[in-house]
Amino acid sequence: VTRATDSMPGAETFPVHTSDEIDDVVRFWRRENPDLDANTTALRLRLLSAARQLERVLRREMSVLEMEMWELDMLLSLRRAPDGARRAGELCRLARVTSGAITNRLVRLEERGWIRRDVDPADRRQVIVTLTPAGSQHADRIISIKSDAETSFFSGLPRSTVERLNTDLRDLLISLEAQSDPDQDARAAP
Amino acid sequence: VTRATDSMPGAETFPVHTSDEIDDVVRFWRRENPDLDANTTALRLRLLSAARQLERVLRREMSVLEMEMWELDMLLSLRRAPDGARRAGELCRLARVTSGAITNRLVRLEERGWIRRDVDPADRRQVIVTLTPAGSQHADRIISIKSDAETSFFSGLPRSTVERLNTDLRDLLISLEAQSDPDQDARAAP
DNA sequence: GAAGATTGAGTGTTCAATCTTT
DNA sequence: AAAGATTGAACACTCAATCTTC
Repeated sequence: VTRATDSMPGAETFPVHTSDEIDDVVRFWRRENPDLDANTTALRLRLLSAARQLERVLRREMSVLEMEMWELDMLLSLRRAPDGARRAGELCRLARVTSGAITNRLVRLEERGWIRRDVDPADRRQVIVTLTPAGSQHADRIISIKSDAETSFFSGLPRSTVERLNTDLRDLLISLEAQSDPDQDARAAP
Repeated sequence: VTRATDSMPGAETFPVHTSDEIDDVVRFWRRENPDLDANTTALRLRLLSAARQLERVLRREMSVLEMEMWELDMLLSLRRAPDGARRAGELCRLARVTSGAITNRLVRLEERGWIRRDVDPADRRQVIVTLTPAGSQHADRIISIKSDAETSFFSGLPRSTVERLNTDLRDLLISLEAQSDPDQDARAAP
């Protein structure tokens, strides 16, 4: 088997893994610890594996375009905002990273001159992030670059599968929001 | 509510994000740059968001059990092997990380006394990783711990969705294997 | 020269502690 | 006391270079 769809150079009939290694894991777990829901273990492994590989591929392809993925996402988040401004906390939730990560990103974007940080006069604990004119231009430039990176990553999948994955993962993310509403960061024991 | 199994209408009412923020991103992209396949952009965002959150939740829950996820996965990979041994390269492909990451993990596991690294006498470039008796015990102990972490992460999803995600992601991983066969690491220009 | 593993530098995240404002 | 943002340390990964072996 081994999906010999196209002519691969190293056509040495790969003896190992074929990703259904993970199915083996499931079978093993199910035998050793029947209490456990092995399906969710498999899903964890697949989700993390796919994400790691995606991140690696993306980083490679973006680096030749002289941009980084997080930068693209941040600028676009701001560019999409009605008035080109968002609060820092919003950006945390959007990108699903901790506030520390966002601060880090904001520092770098500010150094590059693409955003400005101002204290919210209404609630001085919050920070309002605004796209500078230069940042706005840069965002537009970035948008116009057609990066095939992610498209080619998923190109092995039929369109219907891509759509189904989208729907299912959206459901997952929505369900997570309901679950882990309370925290996100900050967990101090006084 | 929100159960938008299909097309997802404008259904405002949600004050913030609700993860269908990502659908907004799609609409925005599609308007700004129609050349781009916005569906794959959405899928990238969702895949990475879900993975990041999963990783964070898992780390938290595992830390109270005094173990790390990568450790569990590595020990189980070895435990599952017919003779309790695997080559380092195999472990790279299994975990979908670069060889540098595997070396790093192996160093730490060796320090803890749970594995041994030996040169393969048949091909002295390769390293054979073996579970020590202590490591084997530790793996068994770990297996017996019932960690609900991942199960609860996906608990908001109906069983059928979990299964569908599993098959779709498996297809993705298989397709990726076919694609990126040549490299994985090592990319030198002489 | 190519393949497998290792090293060290660089990157980007989480986490816990801290500061300010409410 | 709680919420939002920042800081710095710890962590774990990728990447490019290197070494050894084939």
